[in-house]
Amino acid sequence: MPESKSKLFNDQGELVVPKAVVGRLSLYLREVQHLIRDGKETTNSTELGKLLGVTDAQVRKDLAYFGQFGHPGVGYRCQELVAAIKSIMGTNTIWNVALVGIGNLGRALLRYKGFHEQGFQIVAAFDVDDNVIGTKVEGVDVFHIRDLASMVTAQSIRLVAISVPSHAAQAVVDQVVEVGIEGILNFAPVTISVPSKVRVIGVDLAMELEQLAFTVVNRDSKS
Amino acid sequence: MPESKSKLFNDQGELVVPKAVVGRLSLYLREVQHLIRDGKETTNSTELGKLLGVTDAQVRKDLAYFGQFGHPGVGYRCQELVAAIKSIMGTNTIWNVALVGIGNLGRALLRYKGFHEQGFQIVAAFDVDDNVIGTKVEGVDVFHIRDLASMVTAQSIRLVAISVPSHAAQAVVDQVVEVGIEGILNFAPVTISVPSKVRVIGVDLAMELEQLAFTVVNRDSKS
DNA sequence: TAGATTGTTAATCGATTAACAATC
DNA sequence: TAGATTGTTAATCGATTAACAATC
Repeated sequence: MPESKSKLFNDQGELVVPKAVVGRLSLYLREVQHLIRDGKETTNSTELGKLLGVTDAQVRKDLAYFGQFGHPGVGYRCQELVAAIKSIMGTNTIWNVALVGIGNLGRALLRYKGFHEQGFQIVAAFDVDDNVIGTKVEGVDVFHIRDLASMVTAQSIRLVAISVPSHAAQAVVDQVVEVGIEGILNFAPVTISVPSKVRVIGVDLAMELEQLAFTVVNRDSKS
Repeated sequence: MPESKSKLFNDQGELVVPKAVVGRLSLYLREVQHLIRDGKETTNSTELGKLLGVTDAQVRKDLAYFGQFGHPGVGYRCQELVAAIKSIMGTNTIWNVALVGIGNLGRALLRYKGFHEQGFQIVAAFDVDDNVIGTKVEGVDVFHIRDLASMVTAQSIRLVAISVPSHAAQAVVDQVVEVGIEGILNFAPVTISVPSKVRVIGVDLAMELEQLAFTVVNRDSKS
């Protein structure tokens, strides 16, 4: 867990980490994991900055938000840094995740190996289609969504990925919120409403292509 | 196309649009399209701001970067606004897209309806596996990647989505760059290198879950 | 030690917000 | 007209960078 560095907290005792820093933290983690795979023992802010396309100062500042795990004159020890970032992000332990919506995308997510490598395990899948309920997809049982509550409790599920059609998204969201889910990864291309205690990250694939089209059309705009 | 508003260009004649604005532009587009579906004729900065969770001032400022398409006392006419944003983003015409990598995710992308709705058409798919080459997936022909160049030319393909295994990503990227592709949507969880003229957007699904885990663990941090 | 590199401060830069005259 | 809402300016806020003393 993040150490109690005084600078991390504001007057109300709330953790204050700029959103942009959190985004880069995942990128640092990914790069350092690759460096380890390539046999590197240590790295430094200059190297990481080059890999990510940010300044060395920014790398140091970002990491220093969470404590001091660099070594002056040496840099950052890769294993140490990975452990520190995972601990900060909460991925030093495994998260059980539920998936709602066994369509094209849902199946692809069930088969996707990348989640497990980063500490996420899809342990139950839900749908409303009788043709898939009761089957297993990639070793994961598919339940009727009415069984959500019991599975969430039984498996200590805190996160849900939602890959249902847009028109069904809000209703599903309401149900997962009802059973106490804390975070939602929403693949439906709609804005969803949740109580403020619940966290949402939206991934809209068409929107990503749109962003790409914009940067291509306006070639010279700031990346 | 964006009008030649003087404020959009810097001393070197380059378009200057803050990255954050571009991201919100897609969100505005999505919301206004939903408002139209709900039968609304006009909207305004306050309404859009509430839908997106930003201030009304920000909505007006963002849109004003690209010209004046609001109507004082009235707001924004939905149809007009959609047309304007599409024109700015370059999605007022259809983009032909190629897909490389027909695995789990690749197949899901081929079947995904959301792309077409926003003006993107996957017109050719590529792989190196003889078992899929020559077949059709969701009506799209699968070719050997060696046929990339000819298809790109024949179909005027400017964008590519890459859903190959991480270890193959950079080699594929080099090939698509070689044939003149202008933008890459990279689903492989690795940083790729491209010449500066080529645009890249990376989508790392595990990283999205990681971000979600962080916000759940650090509940009180700035959203 | 000399060289390398961190963590942190102060200066810079950029993005957001508040306020309001202009407009319909 | 009166009321509503824009586009834009100036003020505020936050994030990035440069520089450097502290450290190994």
